[in-house]
Amino acid sequence: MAVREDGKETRNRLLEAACEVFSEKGYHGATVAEICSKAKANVAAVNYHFGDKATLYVEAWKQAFSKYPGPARPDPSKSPEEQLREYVHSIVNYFMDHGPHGQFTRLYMRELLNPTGLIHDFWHQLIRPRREVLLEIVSRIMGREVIDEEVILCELSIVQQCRVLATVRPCDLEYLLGQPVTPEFLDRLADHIAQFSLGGIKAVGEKEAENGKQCNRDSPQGERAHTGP
Amino acid sequence: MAVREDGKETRNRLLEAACEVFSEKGYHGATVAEICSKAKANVAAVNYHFGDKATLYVEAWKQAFSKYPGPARPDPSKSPEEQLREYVHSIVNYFMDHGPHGQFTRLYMRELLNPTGLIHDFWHQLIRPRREVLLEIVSRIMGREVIDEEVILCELSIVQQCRVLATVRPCDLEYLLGQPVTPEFLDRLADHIAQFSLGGIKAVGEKEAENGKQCNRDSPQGERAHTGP
Amino acid sequence: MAVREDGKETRNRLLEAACEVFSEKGYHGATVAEICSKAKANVAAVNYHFGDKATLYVEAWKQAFSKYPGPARPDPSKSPEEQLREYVHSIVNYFMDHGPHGQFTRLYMRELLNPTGLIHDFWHQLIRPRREVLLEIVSRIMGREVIDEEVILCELSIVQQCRVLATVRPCDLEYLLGQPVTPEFLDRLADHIAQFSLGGIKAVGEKEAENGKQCNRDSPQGERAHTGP
Amino acid sequence: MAVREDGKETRNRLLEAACEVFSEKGYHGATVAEICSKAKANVAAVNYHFGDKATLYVEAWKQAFSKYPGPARPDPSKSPEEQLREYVHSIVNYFMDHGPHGQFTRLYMRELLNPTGLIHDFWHQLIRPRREVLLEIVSRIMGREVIDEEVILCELSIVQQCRVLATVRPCDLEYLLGQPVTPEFLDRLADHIAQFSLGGIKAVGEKEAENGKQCNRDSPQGERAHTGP
DNA sequence: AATGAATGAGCCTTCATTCAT
DNA sequence: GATGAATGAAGGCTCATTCAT
Repeated sequence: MAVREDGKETRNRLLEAACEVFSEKGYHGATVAEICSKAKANVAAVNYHFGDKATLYVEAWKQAFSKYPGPARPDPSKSPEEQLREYVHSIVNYFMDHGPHGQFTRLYMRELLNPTGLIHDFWHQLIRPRREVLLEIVSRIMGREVIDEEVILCELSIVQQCRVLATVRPCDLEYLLGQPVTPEFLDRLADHIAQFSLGGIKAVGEKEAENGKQCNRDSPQGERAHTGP
Repeated sequence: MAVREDGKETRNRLLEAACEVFSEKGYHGATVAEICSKAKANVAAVNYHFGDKATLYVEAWKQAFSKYPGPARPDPSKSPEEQLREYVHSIVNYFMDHGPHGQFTRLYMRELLNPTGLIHDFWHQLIRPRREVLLEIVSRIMGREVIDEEVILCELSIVQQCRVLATVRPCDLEYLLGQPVTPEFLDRLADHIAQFSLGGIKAVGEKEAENGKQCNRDSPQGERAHTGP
Repeated sequence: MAVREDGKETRNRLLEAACEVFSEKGYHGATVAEICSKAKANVAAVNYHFGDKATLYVEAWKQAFSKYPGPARPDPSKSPEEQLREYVHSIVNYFMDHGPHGQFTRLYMRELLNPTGLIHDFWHQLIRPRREVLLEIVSRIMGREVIDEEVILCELSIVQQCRVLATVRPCDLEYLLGQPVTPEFLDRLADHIAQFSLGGIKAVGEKEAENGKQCNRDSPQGERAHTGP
Repeated sequence: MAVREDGKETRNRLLEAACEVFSEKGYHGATVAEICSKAKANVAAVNYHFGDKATLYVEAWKQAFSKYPGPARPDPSKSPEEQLREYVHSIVNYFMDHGPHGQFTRLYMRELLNPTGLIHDFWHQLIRPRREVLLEIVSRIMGREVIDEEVILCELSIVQQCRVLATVRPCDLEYLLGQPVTPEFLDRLADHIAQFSLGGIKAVGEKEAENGKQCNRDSPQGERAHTGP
């Protein structure tokens, strides 16, 4: 579209390329040369526009985040259980997504798994709202406050399950599962996670009656836990 | 102390140092120089004893594995539910362990998250028995075969939850949780995972009545999984 | 003189230096550092301009070849015998030449004697036209086709004699000969090779009378030559 | 045979291995490690027994020479022409020989083509007697003194032709010739060289009448050699 | 007498960065 | 504003040699 390179053009191409390469190979695995090459720019372009590789990385993060639509907002007309199901499906899909969701998700996971320490400040700004949605859903299902440790742990359990796709390579996953990772399978996986998590949440919510009856969900154990060992 | 040692001495120090550094920084992040320095050996020592960095890596793996006691064996006198609880506790502890359990676990996670491709053969030998224990427990709780897709997915969900400690740095975790990661907390975390998972397993086992009433747990849909090609 | 040159400047200096060093010490004997130093460039310059040592070697070959005027074309107005004489003289001179002829010749001999395998493709393109001239001359003298085994062997015998200067170091040659290797001597040497070879060619051409009388040398095949194209 | 290693055993194995490896790969191409490994000795063995690689090289030379039967002695009952033919055949065969002839010949050629400068003294002791036989034959054919420049040059021409097998790799030779290098071919090659050389010698012998009549062979220009500056 | 262990110098290569235009 | 050229630090590896037993 832009016939005229107004100087921001190259910069943007660099950011775009950086997002791609960093999300694929991580900070250390990516090379400035590859990014520049993909952006059809000179090797010196990174230093010219961003000063150094580290700064480019941070800017790429911001760029990826700015294009990131954010996690799926739950449909208020549905039950929290259904909201959870939909949320998990969206998360699972993000890992395979080719659009802005996928890019940011992979960048985020890369940083999580191999922290560079460069994001730090930005990280903390992101992490809270990113979790808000799911925390909210879980808190509703459990009938607890979002700051409740058990709510937080449940959220962690759910997120962590979804991350399996960023933790295990598809080929390893296929070996583990004994079946190919198809879109259909991903659907079943998401269903599984949702259902498993729903069961988990409820079990945790009813903990007090731990070995007792399981349908007693309005139990008054709001008392926040952890009288544990 | 002797300048000319047993010969296996230096080799072992190298292996030990390699385990440490590789498990901390991963294959690419580690440098031969650092490993040698930590082992108080010359840079050429790696070449002398192992040929190259890649071989050292593989040997470090084997070394770490040889010292790895293996996953906790469940106590057969206890209920599967209790077995699960104990298993999760042991896994969670491994991630923080300073002994052989921890080292191997971290090395394993590094390779899982950033595969080098150097382990490949060894990997497949390990992965199966490593999962066996948990698969067995889950299969007993669910009353299904260990090759059942749902059993496998449940096992994955559980393992994945435990991996949170290898996925999220303690400092990030503390930020997420709003509390320090103490041994006591780890205990609570393990309890949570066990309970959450127990609930998850049961919910999945009752899946049939999926969107219906949730207490209908004796449904006979056990045959479903993947006996497919 | 400028610190920031045309860019092709350094590249050319590197090529030039590479030609020199490679032709003096061969591929393995030469070091990137020496070449760079001779080209007054940084060690990394080779990587920047050529990627690696092997590519530099190939490029140096091409460079040397591009400056190589090619073997002397025979003067069609002269008899093949005279053409041979002139051809041998030119070849002999090439080995001592300080210009492009000499450099390429030495590079060529180095590769012939200690093949790197890096030239392969290029080699086959070169070797044929390089031999064509001499094969043609010999074929005319013998009155045979250029693909005749005897023509080929004669050509080999001639070339091989000329190579003495690349096979034996001047100082060793002087020891062998009991005299210094002067330009005048080289002239006599070339004369000798030409004459010797002419005799050789004729003898081979008359082979049929092989074990017969040896003085029958005024056989009328003196005329035989040059019925060739 | 030697059940007891009297210390010379290892040394001899080293020498043997050194001869092999040096003759195959040359001084720089050979590594101490490979030689020791082939001799089933420790890496330090070379330094222990010989001090360093260079000394081992020299000793290997002497060893190879000591086992070298020397060039074929001509059969005095035959004509010099026939002697030449037989001599050339033997030389050609040496290059392909697996016995002591071949080993020494290849070692000799390696040093000739890529002089290390380590042999120097020894070289000069060898070179003279090595040439004597052929010089003698040529001198007889030409009816000149062995110190005659033309005799020397003819000898050089002959030897140089034989060296083609050490100069050009078999695979390259096959490409040049358009046929495989079989034992039968080597025989034809030797025949060719002998015949070619015989013709060459005669032509040079008659040089005087260069452009004149060709049978005048007893011309008195025998004194000509080394009048060079 | 002999050896396994260890060493250091040197090589090629990679890569982020800087420089001069 | 942007770039091609150039650089230096660092990494992995090879290899002859030395050391201590």
